[in-house]
Amino acid sequence: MFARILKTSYVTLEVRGLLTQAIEDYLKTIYKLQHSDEHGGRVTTSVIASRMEVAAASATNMIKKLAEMNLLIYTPYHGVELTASGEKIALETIRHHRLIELYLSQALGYSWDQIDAEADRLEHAISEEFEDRIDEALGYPTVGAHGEPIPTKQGQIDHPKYRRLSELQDGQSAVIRRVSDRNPQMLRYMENLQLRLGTRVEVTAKAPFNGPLQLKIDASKEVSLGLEVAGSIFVEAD
Amino acid sequence: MFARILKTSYVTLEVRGLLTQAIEDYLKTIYKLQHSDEHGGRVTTSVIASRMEVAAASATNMIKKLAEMNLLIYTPYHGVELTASGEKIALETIRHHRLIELYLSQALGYSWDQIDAEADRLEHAISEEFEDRIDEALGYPTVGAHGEPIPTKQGQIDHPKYRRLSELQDGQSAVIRRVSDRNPQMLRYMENLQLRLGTRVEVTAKAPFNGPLQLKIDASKEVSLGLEVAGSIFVEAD
DNA sequence: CAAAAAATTTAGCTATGGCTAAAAATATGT
DNA sequence: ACATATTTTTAGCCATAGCTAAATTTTTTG
Repeated sequence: MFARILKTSYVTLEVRGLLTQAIEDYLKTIYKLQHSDEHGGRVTTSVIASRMEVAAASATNMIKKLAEMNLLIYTPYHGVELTASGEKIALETIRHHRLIELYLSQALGYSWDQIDAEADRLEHAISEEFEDRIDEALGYPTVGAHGEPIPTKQGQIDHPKYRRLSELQDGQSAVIRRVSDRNPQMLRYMENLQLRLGTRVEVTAKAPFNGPLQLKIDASKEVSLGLEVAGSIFVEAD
Repeated sequence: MFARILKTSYVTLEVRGLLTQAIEDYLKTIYKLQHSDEHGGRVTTSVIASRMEVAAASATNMIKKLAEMNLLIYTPYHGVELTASGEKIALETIRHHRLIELYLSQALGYSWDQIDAEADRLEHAISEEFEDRIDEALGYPTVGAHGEPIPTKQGQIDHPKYRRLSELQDGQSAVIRRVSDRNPQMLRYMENLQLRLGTRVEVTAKAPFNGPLQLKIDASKEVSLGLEVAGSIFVEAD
């Protein structure tokens, strides 16, 4: 392996072969937590630990290590924040992941529910060469298989704000732009319903008391959709 | 990861997530050493250590561990021999490696000298699903990018015996069937000379005292080839 | 065949990245 | 505000898989 040179705002930091799989996984997870609206900005040890499915003590250890490597700022008992170099590595890992996912579905015919697990392993194994070649093969995509933005090679990314399908009012129509990739079974369910990126949906009825919503898919099929699923689908309303 | 069940001649052996990358690498290396004619059948600690580029003591440790797992038979101070289960895992790893290599060169345009290093990392990261899909995409190939046989999913493989180009006599003609993948620089050299699988070559002259041989490539271009390179090219003579 | 050389193994160390249990710090409820 | 609950950290353990140095076994050679 080659040395990776990370040019950050003020320092040029060298991170050699010391970028292990575990480090990349933690940085990726922390980045995603920082940019999710669920946790009010504070990314704590327990949240990281639960997402990584490790014990809290294990997370503390790794966080301390990452802080020593200047990949994040750690305020004990309060949480972490990625530094510029930490974020850069996170975005490289996320780029790998999303390019691989898209390649698996486009070029190898994988279904929505299979790509995440495969990409989780491959993202740490591929070279820059591989990244570049699948990027080219895919036509330099900017959006991943589940609709997530793909960071550029330079680490640029934007976070378009879509609404959840569950938030739409009765009668509203919208186009699916992104789906959560957290639950493979749910992804399979969506795929079976033909709920894909670009699919037009219309809420034809909404049951009260957090009941299911009635959905017209692609102006034809009509289904009843639970709020958990509807909350995992992000749409662009007209 | 799932449990892998290995059905061997007499026992059904369970090897769960305990198949680490290191284990797969050792088994692959040992298998290749057992089937190479260079070491007179005896696969010793030092040979394994030097191929794996680790210290002899490290190899001893791993060998003991593999013996405990019944993946090989270990006679201290004398060498190792793979068991049926050890060979099965070795062949699965080799199958992964060779399918990936072929996929990289056929589908992603990699050159001969780049595929080995990339496959060395990917071979441990891919799923059965991935294996099956690239196998299908490649049309169920039986021969890898450098001409090596690809083991079947059931672990069958045959070892065709080709002659080295360096052994041919003056005037003999042959077709290239396999090249050694040990030295990327040499592979790049061969590729530049258009020495590919299927290429017809004719020895037009042989210098004495282990001197170079004169080679006519594809009945056109003529080059002088050193014995080290000629010894790394395996041919089927007419 | 004995002494030297080479190969191999053992002993003991390192780093990574998990874990549990106990201690300490922070947050919460009455 | 203070006792209790929750979160976080510390302490100490485990396995993997490398390493060097020393001891041992095997091989070679004079």
